[in-house]
This record gives sequence, C-alpha cells and structure tokens, in this order.
Amino acid sequence: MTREPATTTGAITRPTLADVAAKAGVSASTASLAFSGSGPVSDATKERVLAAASELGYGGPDPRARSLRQGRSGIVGVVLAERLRAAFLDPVNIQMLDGITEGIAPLGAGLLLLTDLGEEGGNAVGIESAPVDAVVLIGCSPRVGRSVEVLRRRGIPAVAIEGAVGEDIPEISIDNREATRRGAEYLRELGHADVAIVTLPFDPARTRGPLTPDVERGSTVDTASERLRGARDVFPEITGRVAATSSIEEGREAAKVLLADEAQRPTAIIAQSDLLAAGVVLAAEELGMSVPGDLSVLGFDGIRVDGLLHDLTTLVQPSVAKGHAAGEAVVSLLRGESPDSRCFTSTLHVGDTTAPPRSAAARS
Amino acid sequence: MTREPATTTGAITRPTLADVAAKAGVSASTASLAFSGSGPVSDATKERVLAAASELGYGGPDPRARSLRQGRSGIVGVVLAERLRAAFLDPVNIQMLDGITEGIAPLGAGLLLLTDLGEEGGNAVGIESAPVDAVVLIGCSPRVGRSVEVLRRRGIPAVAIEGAVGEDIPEISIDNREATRRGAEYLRELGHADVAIVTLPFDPARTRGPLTPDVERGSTVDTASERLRGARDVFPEITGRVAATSSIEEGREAAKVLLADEAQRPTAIIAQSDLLAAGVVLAAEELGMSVPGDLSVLGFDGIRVDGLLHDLTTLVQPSVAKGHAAGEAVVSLLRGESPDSRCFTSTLHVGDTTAPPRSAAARS
DNA sequence: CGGGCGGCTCGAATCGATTCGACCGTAGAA
DNA sequence: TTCTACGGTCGAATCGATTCGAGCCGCCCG
Repeated sequence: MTREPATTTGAITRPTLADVAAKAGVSASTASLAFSGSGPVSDATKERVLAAASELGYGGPDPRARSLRQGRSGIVGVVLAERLRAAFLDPVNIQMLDGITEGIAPLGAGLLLLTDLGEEGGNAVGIESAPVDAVVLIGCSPRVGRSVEVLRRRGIPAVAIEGAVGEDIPEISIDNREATRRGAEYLRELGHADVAIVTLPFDPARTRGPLTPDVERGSTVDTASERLRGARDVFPEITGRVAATSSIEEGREAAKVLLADEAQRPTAIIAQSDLLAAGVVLAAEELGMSVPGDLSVLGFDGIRVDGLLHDLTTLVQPSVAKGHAAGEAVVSLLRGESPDSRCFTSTLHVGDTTAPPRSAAARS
Repeated sequence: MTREPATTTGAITRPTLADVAAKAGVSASTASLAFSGSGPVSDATKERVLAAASELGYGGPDPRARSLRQGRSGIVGVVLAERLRAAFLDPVNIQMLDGITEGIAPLGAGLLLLTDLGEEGGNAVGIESAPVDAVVLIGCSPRVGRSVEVLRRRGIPAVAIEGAVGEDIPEISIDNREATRRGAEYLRELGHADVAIVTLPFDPARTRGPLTPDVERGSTVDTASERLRGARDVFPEITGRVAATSSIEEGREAAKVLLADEAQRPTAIIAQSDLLAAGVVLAAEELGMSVPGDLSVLGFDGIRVDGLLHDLTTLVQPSVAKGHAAGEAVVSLLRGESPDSRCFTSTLHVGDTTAPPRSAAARS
C-alpha cells in the first residue's frame, strides 16, 4: 500500500507537499501547517506528517513556491558598483558587507550579491529580477540612478550607502566634503601650496582622464564631487586626474601622468581613496621620489593596503558602522517604518606619507 | 478609457503581467512572450506590450513566480562554515569567493551568502530553504555532513571546497598532507626537533583545547586531520593545541599555552593557517621571544596578514584558483555533467619567520 | 440534556508567471 | 485552385505551497 513518491514515470521528480500529505492521510493544508508550525495542529498529526515526509525523502517546502505565496523571500540584495571581482579587492567593501550582515541579523535574511551592471552584463539575475525583499546600494555608483528607477518600479525598498538618490531612499553617508577639507587643511598647514588630486570616477562610463571643468560639471557621483569640493575649499585651483576605479593600478597610472614633468611636480597629492593613494605612492617611488620627502600623499578610507610599507596619512571612515547602519535601516524599512538618513564622521589619521614640502623644510 | 493599474481599492498593489496584457489588449501568454523574447511575437505587439508596461509602471515579471514555474532561480549559494562576520575576516574566504564569482560568470547567477548554522542560527533563510540552483560548500566545515544531507534531500547539486562529503559531490581540494609535510621537512632541515602545532578545529562543536589522541580520533574535519598527518610524517610525536577557529586571537591564545613553560618551549610551531600563525608570532613576541630567533613559525594559506610585520613562512595555496574551479564545477553540474574532483598544489614560501633553532645555530 | 465554544482539519482560492498545444489566416507551392 | 507550412496569438494547465473561512466533533457548562 506504499505510495510511490513521484509519478509512475520514475523517481526523477522530487516529492511535493501534496505527496507527503497524501501519504500521511491528511490534506495539503494540514501538512503545510505541520511544517510551518504556525497553526493549530495536533501533535499526533504533526508527527505523522513529519514521518511521512522523512520516509518520502521530502526536503521541506519549496522556497520558490513559498516565497511566491508569501510575497517575501527572506533575501536582502547588496548592489555593488562594479564587477564583483573588483569589489572584493577593496577592503572598504568587505568591511561594509561585514557591517551589513551584522545589521540585518535580526532578519535572519540571506545576502545576495549583485552588481549594477545588471542583466546587461550578461547576468541572468540582476537588479531587474532578483527575488529580494530589499536592497542596499553600495558605493559611489554612477549608474545608481538607473538602479533606483528599477527598484522603484518593482516596489522594492532600498537603502543607499554614499549617493543621494531620492527622498524616499534613506542614505548612509559620511562627511566627504568636511573630511577632505580637514585633510587638505592639514596639507596646507604643513606648507603645501602646489597640490594635485586623483579622483574617483565622475560618470557612469567611469571615464579616466584629466580633471576638467567639463568632467566636473557632468558629475553624477556625489562622493567624487563632494570630496573634490572639500579639496577646493582649501586649494581652489586644484586640478589633477580622474581614475576609472578605486584601485592601486589606477592610482599608479594617474600619478605617473601627474608626476611626468619633473619641472612641474606638485608637492602633495590628494587621493580620493586609499587604494588610489597607495598607487600614487608606488608611482612616486618608481620615479625615484621619496615619500613623504619629495611628495606628500593623502588618502581616504583608513584601510590597510596590502603590500604598502607606508602608514598612509588618510581620512578614516567608519566602514563597518556604515554597513551596520544600512542593515538597520533595511530592517526598519521592512517593518514599514521610514528610517532617517545618517551621516558619519571621518577622522584624520596622520601616518608617514605626509611631511612639509622640501621648500618649506629648507626655508625653516 | 485608461485603466487603473491596481484594483479600485488603491495603488497598494503592483501591476501584474495580466494587467499589462489587458491594457495592451493581448493575452497574458503573449505578454509573457513579449517580455522573455523567447517566442514568436510580432514587433508591433511587443512594442504595444512594452508601452503598456511602462505606462502602468510595471517593473517586469516577478522573479518569484518566474522561478517557481521555471524551476530555476539563477542563484548559487555559498555556504560558509561560520558566521558571515567571521568569514569576512579571513582573506582566504574572500579570495575563494572572488574565484567563485569568476567561475560561475557564464551562468550570470547571483551569489547568495549562507552559513551552515542554517535556520538553527535564527536565520529565516538557511541552507534548508534557500532558493538556490546549486551551492558551493566552503571550508573545513565540521557540520558539513548535515548540510550535505539537507541538500541531497532537496535535490540541489553541490560542490565542496575542502571536505570530502560523498561520492556524488565533486570536491575541490589541495594537497594538505603533502604540503604540510614539505613545510615540516623544511623545519627539520633547519634543525628543529622540538616542534609543536596549532590546529584548526576537529569537530562540529569547534572545541578548543589540547591536542589529544581522543580529539584526533573523533575528527570529522579532513583539513585539520590531513595537515596534522603531514606534520606527523616528519615529527611523529608532535602535539599541541586545537584552536576553535582560524583567527589571530585563537592563535595567540593557543601559543600562550604552548609557550607558557619557559623550560619546555618548542623551537618551532606549525600553525594550520596564516591567521593562527600570526597569532603565534604575536604571542611569542609578547612573551619577549624573538621570531625567528627563539621561535620559528610556519603558517598555511599564503595570505597577507594585516598588521603583521613579518613575512610569514607559509604554504601558499591557490585560493582564487580553488574558487574558480568550484565555480566551473557548478556550471558543469547545472549542465547535467559530472565534473571531476580536483586537487591543487601548494608551494612553500620561505619568509622571515623561520630560522635554525638557537641550539643548532650555536653548534654550527 | 441541549446549546455553545474551542480545537483541529479540510477545500478551495490564490500568488504571478510560463508553456504546451490548439487555432487561424495567409502566403507560397504544386 | 487547393493543400501545406508557418508565423502569430490565445486558453488553459501548471509550478508548489500558504491561507482564509467553513465545517466537524467532543467537551464543558448551564
């Protein structure tokens, strides 16, 4: 009298809740209740259902069906601004991820990693079609606008880390402008006047090149713009190069250009991220310059850069805390509340990559 | 004649494909085809559907419904052995994640981060109920057995990195025993005879403590056992401490015990991971010992440890390549093939944490 | 002894899309 | 001119579970 789990065609198909219910001699609804435990089911029945399930090798309710019915998937998406590979290379991202997992812990939700390249990038599951209950948009993403539009249409609540994208989306940010200004002021106090900058990209295409007024005007990335403004607050005439992404290699390339002409070398370079700063330091040393003797370098982030022997002077931002706050905001959103945006403060860490310029040192 | 997207009760509900179809004056099936683009639909019709969709603010097919019907979700799960927070702290994990994303790129699938604590850990979505098409089990996980059982019942294909778990599950591993033996031999050649070891945990409970025959016998973790065997191949009598996890702090605690008795200090310590090794180095230095002068330390992994001034002598394993291979195996599995297990080779990197013991140095 | 109240179970509708087979009209071929 | 083939569209079944309201039965209380 033992019923076969699957149809007579073979054991290709997995048993369903209906099979289990049949075997246990109850209705599908009761079986469901027995599993979710959320309804009144007698212990005897529950046991019978569970027994039938284990006999049939039933692996529990199908999450796809369940989430369709319930309208929730128990998954929170994290949208990174770049290819996942690149994102893993920057410790800041890892730290924020870390903070996010901590922040959404009360949800017990899974974390789905996505990129804003979405399905264009050949991905089957992008932000356009991921079974997520909410998302966290991470980082200086130039194309964040498109992502937000998609999310809004899909009715998925979102939180943004760095990048104001709409009144209805809470934003977790830091004092980009103030912080950079503090760093720049520190450079000025050391006596630097001839300062250049290496920035993060300003547009969705992540165009690399010289920092021109055109580029600045076309900016869609707050992080880059704000940090640039902070620098301008102290060095109004500052100019430099735009990197395509936050990486050591990009910093190196940018610095090579900035330092190419020996006659016109700046005495200090402000980099908009620690990875870029590390690249600048490397480039300078490759050119035979000493850091901080011939060139001071200021970074941003406060991460430890692999393989860099220096202790970067940098603006330390609380990455983990940012992630944590974003996670909490997600929890709050899913509760139906409207969490406020938050802005964290960065602090200047003085390392060994900054010093008075030679001229000033000579003068004193 | 404009139809409202939602019901008359308000705009609370999002429009569905049916709404769009109705508005465009076609059937739901046709609308579906227009979106997926997989069937023959006239351009005119398709355009009409798309127009209706955008007018209604339709955000595309619901991924939950789609995946229920299709039986696929486009998501690959990654099961970490510990709390996500802990996993992010070990660069080896990050590197493997990195490799995996690269390996599954042809799938265009999303990456869902899970832990093997599953729903016990208070998680709503654990390995028992995650909408994944396949999973990669990462790392020395003692409770991998349970996870595998769950997956098998659910009929979800899996690939394991480190940890043989069943014939039907391809495994990506490294030459743990051989590699450790090579490292141990190197220590012996330097003249070390009194060597201790700090191992990874041997059981699901991650019990910390002395390395006893009991613990070894009860081992359910191949990585720890194999590496221990490799050490025994050279130092049959070796003993030491079992750490609860791979972290600097655990290494430090273990080393404190091993080095407590000044009269019986080993001249070298083999650590089963670089993080543990880093902890050992720190502990030694805190005790006023010099590394490698008073104590040689051998690690495993080949990562760069934040904040450690030494260049660890270690066995460098190809983490990214492992992840990549695992990703490729997943792709292969989903194609219905049966990928083979793979075993990578580690290489000994001689850094500055190993040297001949004082006694040998004195003798020579 | 009868009405009422709970506790347990069941049926049926529903979530939102995909897909298979049928159907229809037209164009090209015989 | 008639038959075939095919592009295009539609209906209806299906994926697998959850959930709401209704029904049944036994027990308690009046």
